[in-house]
Amino acid sequence: MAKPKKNEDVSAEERIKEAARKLFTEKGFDAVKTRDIAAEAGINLALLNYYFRSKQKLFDIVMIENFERFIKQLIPILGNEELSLDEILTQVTASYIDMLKLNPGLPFFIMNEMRSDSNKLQHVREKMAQVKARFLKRVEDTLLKKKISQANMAHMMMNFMGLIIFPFVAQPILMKVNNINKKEFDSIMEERKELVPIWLKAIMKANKF
Amino acid sequence: MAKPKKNEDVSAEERIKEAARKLFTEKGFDAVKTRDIAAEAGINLALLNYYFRSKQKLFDIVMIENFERFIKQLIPILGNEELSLDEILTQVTASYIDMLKLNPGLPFFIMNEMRSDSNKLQHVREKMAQVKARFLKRVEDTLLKKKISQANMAHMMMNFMGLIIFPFVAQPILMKVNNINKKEFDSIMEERKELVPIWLKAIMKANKF
DNA sequence: AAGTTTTTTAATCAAATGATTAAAAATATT
DNA sequence: AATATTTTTAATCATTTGATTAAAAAACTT
Repeated sequence: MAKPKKNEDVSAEERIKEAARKLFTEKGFDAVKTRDIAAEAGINLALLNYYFRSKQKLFDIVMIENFERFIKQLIPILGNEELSLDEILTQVTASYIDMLKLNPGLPFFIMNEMRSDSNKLQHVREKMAQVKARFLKRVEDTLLKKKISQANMAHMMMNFMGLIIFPFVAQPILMKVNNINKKEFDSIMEERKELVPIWLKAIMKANKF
Repeated sequence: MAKPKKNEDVSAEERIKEAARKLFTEKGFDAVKTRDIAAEAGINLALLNYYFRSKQKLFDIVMIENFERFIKQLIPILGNEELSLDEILTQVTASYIDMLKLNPGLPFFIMNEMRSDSNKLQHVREKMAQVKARFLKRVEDTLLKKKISQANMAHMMMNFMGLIIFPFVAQPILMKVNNINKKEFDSIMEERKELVPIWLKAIMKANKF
């Protein structure tokens, strides 16, 4: 009965994971049905449970990978002691925007699952906490050395994320309101690679801190 | 069998709507079960369908009300021809932050439902178009006079929303990352009422447009 | 108070959904 | 080629879930 297994370019297991990543990222845990994932991956439903035991376990795996993608790339830049604040801003901004153009749904997905602080994330919490801890230490060390006070760290982080990540989170709304298509949106994001660092520096100069 | 109806301070219908608003805003359409809403409202499941016909219809009602809350307050400010750009920035920022402190889940909810591009949002689209028209007429006039091109409108809208709305969208993450509680978060948002308009002006001055 | 209408409930239905099972098909091993 | 192992499938189960129904309870009308 079974379909042939050879002459596939990607294994069934990998196809399931990618289908799950796509759908979970698009629609969130509850909105995605295991049958949707099976259909998207072009495999039988039972196969999903054969490889991953349960929907929850599959989600956990995708979630951890997504989260790692989200912050991993920042570590080498933030950890580089030799970069000036200017250079850090420029590099991190460009790197982030590049990644988000490839994974526009990622921040939303992460925030979504973070917000509904349910037990869905209980399993992945610890692993994420580890990655996060490392990440934060780097960020704070780096920025504190650059004479940005702890009290203003929160503001600067909000500004940084707001200017870079928010457009992707609100992409559907922004495209409609500004009457632009995906290509034009991406082009605007490309412009922001140069603009956001300039603006962030302007912000830092503009007020008390 | 029925429970007494009198000496309730709020009608069952209203309690259902408020329970639905709370849960939908927190968790999104698919994650919320009609039985959750019934339990939260303290009523029998059948009563939900008696009053609202279906989960979808109940959602639509809550959704429209939420969205109206989200944009309603902008109209009087944007419509006031006597305000300068500075004053508009200051007032809209303060007004928005006040509203978001009361409804921190609102922008996320709207973006979430906007993203899953279902037909749920037909009404919302129209409302959005109205605000856009008004917003553009008022702000574009002002900004065009200040030689801000149409092309840069998109950037400025992203900046404005990013600096004000994003912190609320990412609130759970930001609270964890910066190790602050709700009260401290709100206090930071209070600071931003004054800071964001300053920063937005700094941004406008900082680059080519 | 009797009768009428509105509100609320318990019980139930039908479809959707996550998961399991036993067996078929493909692949690997000898 | 015969046998064992891995991969895949169809069929099925048990819960969950949105919705309906018939009737009880409360409120209203006369």
